[in-house]
Amino acid sequence: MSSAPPQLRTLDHPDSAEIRLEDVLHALSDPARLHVVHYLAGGGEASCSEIDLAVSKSTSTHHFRVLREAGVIRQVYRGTAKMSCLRREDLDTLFPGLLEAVLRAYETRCVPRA
Amino acid sequence: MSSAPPQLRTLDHPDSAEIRLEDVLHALSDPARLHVVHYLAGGGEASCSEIDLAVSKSTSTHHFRVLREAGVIRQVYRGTAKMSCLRREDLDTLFPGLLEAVLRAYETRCVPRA
DNA sequence: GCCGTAGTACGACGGATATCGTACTAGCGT
DNA sequence: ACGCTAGTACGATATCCGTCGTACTACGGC
Repeated sequence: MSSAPPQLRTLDHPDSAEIRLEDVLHALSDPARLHVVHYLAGGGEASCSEIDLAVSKSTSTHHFRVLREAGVIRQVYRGTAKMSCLRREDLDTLFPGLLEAVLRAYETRCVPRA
Repeated sequence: MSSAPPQLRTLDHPDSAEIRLEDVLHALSDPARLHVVHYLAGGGEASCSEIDLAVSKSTSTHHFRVLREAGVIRQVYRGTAKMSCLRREDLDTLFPGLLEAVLRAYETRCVPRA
């Protein structure tokens, strides 16, 4: 039997009003995390393992947590996977143009022409 | 006597092409440095001591160096003072809209209504 | 020449960060 | 029930970062 709990494993997300500019900038100041954000900007949602970071699983978990705790991404469990997506609306409301500028800069200067 | 050297004390600035997005984002991810950048965005030029960071002189020097080495500001010696200014054109060329978005976000959310 | 002011250099120190490996838990499929 | 896959937790470690104080250098004025 089971009481069908809707959210077994819950994840801490900062409220929109708690998101701080410095934290977001810090979260974005790492190549691996920029890569994740850029990836998520393309599709809507992705599992952690689908994004290749060339680091160990624990390190990957760490980077996703930094992004989540800074308020950059939102994560939910779906089956055995943990899906991540950008908090685009929240970020655009709080810091208009910031995400777009970072993404554009990243594409222009960090992706060496695919 | 003196051979009148044009630049006694020289300061290392990254070339425009060497400025990296991660470094800029990291440089901007500290409240004290954001404060400096915001201050410099107002006037054109300022000496280090004119911007009150509420930290010791050495710490202040450190923050200015981080900003300079990331390519965010340019510094020159003028007499006993060291003047700093934003590398606005370089940044706008490399990362269009980024500085503006950060400054706007800072004013909106980090300056508690002066 | 001497002093004051502006900033640097250096070393220390505590706290955060990036990284890893290993051992663990949660769901899914068979 | 069993095992596979996805991700977590935890501890270790090395490095970086923000901060400070003290001792130093550079320039300008008296």
